[in-house]
Amino acid sequence: MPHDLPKQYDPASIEPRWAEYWLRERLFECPTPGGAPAVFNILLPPPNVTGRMHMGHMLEHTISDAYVRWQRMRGRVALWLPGTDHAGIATQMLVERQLASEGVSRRQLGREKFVERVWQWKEHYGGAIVGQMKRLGESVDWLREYFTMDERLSRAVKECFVQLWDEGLIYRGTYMVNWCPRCQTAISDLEVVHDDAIGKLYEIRYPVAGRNGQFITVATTRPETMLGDTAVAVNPADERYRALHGGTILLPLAPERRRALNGEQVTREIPIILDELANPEFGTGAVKVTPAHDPNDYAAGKRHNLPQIDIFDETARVNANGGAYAGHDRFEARERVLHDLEAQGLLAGVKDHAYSIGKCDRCKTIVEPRISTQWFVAVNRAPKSGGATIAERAIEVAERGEITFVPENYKAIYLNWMRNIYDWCISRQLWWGHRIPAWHCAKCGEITVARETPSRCAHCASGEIAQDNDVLDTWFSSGLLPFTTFGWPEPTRDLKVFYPTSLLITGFDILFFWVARMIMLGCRFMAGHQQDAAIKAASGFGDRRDDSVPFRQVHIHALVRDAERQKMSKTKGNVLDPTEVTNQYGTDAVRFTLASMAAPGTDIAYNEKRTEGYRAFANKIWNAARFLFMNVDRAEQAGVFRLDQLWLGHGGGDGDGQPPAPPGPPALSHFQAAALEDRWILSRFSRTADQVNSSLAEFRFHEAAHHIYHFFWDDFCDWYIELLKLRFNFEEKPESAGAALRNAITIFEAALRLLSPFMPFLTEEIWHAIHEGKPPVKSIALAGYPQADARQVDLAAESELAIVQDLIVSIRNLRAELKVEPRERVSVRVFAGSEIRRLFEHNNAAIARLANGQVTWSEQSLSGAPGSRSTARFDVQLVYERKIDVTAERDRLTAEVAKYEQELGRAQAQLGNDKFLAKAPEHVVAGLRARAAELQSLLERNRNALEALR
RNA sequence: GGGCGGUUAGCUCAGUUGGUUAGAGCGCGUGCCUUACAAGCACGAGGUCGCAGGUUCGAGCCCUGCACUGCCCA
Repeated sequence: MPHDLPKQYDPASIEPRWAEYWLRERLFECPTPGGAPAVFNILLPPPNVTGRMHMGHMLEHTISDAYVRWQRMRGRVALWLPGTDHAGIATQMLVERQLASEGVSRRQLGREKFVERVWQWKEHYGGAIVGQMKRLGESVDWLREYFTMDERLSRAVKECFVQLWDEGLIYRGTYMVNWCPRCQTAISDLEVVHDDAIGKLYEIRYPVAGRNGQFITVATTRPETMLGDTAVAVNPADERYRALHGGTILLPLAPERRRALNGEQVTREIPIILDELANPEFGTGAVKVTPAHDPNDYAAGKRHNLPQIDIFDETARVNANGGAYAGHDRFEARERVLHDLEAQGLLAGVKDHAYSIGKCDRCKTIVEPRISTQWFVAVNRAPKSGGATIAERAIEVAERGEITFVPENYKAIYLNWMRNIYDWCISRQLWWGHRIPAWHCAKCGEITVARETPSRCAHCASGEIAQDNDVLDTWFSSGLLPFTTFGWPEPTRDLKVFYPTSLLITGFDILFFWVARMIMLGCRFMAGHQQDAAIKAASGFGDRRDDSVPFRQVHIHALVRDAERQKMSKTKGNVLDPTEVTNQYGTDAVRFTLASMAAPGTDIAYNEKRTEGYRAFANKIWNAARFLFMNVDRAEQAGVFRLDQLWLGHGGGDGDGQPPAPPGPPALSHFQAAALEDRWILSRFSRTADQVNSSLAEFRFHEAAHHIYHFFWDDFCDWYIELLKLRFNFEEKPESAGAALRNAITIFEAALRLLSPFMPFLTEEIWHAIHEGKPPVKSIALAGYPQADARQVDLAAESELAIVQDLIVSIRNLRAELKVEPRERVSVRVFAGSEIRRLFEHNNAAIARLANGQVTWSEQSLSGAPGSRSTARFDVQLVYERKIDVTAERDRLTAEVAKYEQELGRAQAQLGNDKFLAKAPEHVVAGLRARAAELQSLLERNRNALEALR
């Protein structure tokens, strides 16, 4: 990189270059390590193969990448494992749509051809997000990239299914499930989303049998389902209906399938049952019971042994059981039923009714509760070989802290869900996915579950067997990934090293879908597994006892909303495309925005203004580099400095040239703390490194980002560089100027490493330039991460410089108030104690330059003098003929005095309180005393000043 | 109905076991093209921490109630 950089940072011109470089050099591949290194590994929540990156991914990937890069730089063997998910329904829908445009249906094509077609689609268009990740420079191990339908992973899925079946933890049965008539498949409870809706509550009069003219009025939101009614329920305690107990009603509209002997249609006669299902408070207190189309009615039907009449086909059109209504869609059927009821005078009333309606998560079609035969995981049943249930284990590991949650409250949410969990419907009536490894025998009707395609029924040895048509829920296979990606069921070295994974970073929207399922399945299949003990200890998990868990920690990140806190959605049109934002502001700026807003537990209201601000931050660093290079050129011309020499002959220390980082404290060995500002910046840097490391350890990304931002901009640029400008005098003071430049570059280089996990592109570019294209390692991402060093902390330097800053700011402040032209050098009188005076004398040049003032000394207090300011440690007066604005100054001083009086009053009250003195810790009391003295002095001086204005 | 949260500056948000003066970014006002950066520099204004009680020497933080509000689940 040449030293004459463009004035503005242009991310577009450098980012693709480094993204390609990282890939080409295969920097982030992580072969299975030997020995017993400290390991950090994390599984990328696999994006759908159909998906493109959205802001949620961007956040997830940003904090994951920052975290992994941090771990890598601090010396961990770091593995971030990527892959994509076959996404059963989503992918099948997409290819079906494609086929539809060609006028072909999936069924016309046939299963085999269709699946082939999906594979073709996947090869051509699938995984766009992978390309996006590569462009964004995410530090994943691409060599280990997987797809959930890969042969190896599919074998493992079969293995898991067989094992669960053998343990009696998978069963097949006929139950009421959530059915999507559009997708024509069962879906799990979790895939149903509930929307609030305003519907109608219809009151229908059912004639009571044998009592001419008497009716019982039922209330329902779904009148069309009356075609499948097999009872009417009233509450046993409801006195209004006591007379009807034991009676029956004649169901209107619904034809009985049998006919009377004379050929006339017979109306179905159904019982009035007594059941808690009927709530006397709701509607009319009487409800129709449709066991085949409502979960509550289904349960009531079981209790009363009612027949189940399924009136819909798989597309939710009325079937032959619906008599005259057959062939109509459920909503058409509703209209017709209502029309006919009305015509017969049976519609007693219609009321508005607010209720919650279940829709398919995928296609938003209203779900139809439907009785069908499905496969389930028995989460609350003990395995045949004994031991805890799947749910019990999943509860236990969270309760005992074998898995920890960040933020912690997700533990309660997780446990609450897991304690109320029902069996998990895992079969889907799809063609794209892992086909269930079960075969049905035509002869004996038994099921054969097997790893390899069997040729005969395991029960009767018949050859007439056919594989089950269903595929597994996508979440079933993704729930296995933490171990199947490492080679399970083979006893691999990868499993010993990398299982359990160190961390999972994901969104709360898949806490139950995926996180909970991984825990259930991981604890089941990896029971008894033991991670390599030395690696476990080295990695910081020596205190954990259970190695069957899929991850040691879960970090749940926030949701990214738009600037108005609205959820981003296509229908609202407020979706931000990360590609566009990164093109506009640079990947680093977007990353930094997300990281700096990623406070645990709070949703992110993404505001492009922030990104604009962090692009400015990137530009600031760019220009700091530009400035340093300018001075390197000057120094090299003056023959006092050689950048390429700077990095030679300094082995060890702070990761210079030695990846991975040594565990001990860094030395910053090129740094020579000559002046106050040197000691100060070194101390600030060390404390910043400390804060950043501990913030990251606790997933407080926003805090880490803030510390780095503050250090770079405020400490390094605004103060340190400005102070060094005085010393960059390469012609006249070559030696000290060279030392100053060396310090600046040394600190800058270390700070770049501190920033690198957040802004990998910018830091990589500048870092290579600093090393004259001959860096000690191939990438800043492989250099050591700065660690705090107590020896570098210099609190005296920090407080001394703070006083100098205070003087400079006071002078600037007075200049602004007196409206002194910025160029005009002013004379400044200062009164201070001898120690402070010595400090100012030593830093006279800095004060002169940064405040543009010439300091002279006063032997007496200046408080009350015109154009003066007082602090606890000094008075300063600007000698300037212009009059101050007396009214404004009086207002200011009055406010100051009032503020100090109030605070001092509070402090004195506390200090006069014996209980406070007795109970408060010593440092608090001492601190308050010091503050009170300071306030006393401030108050006096400001009162003097105010007095002088009268 | 069950569970989990939130209410702090104009806006979006930090504020880690209670402890001295509640912070940031953006926005706002004033003045500056000061030889790294106008994507910049300097200075400044702006908050009775939702309301009412309580615990405590001390509460933005803990407890109780209320108001408003968000999410998840049924």
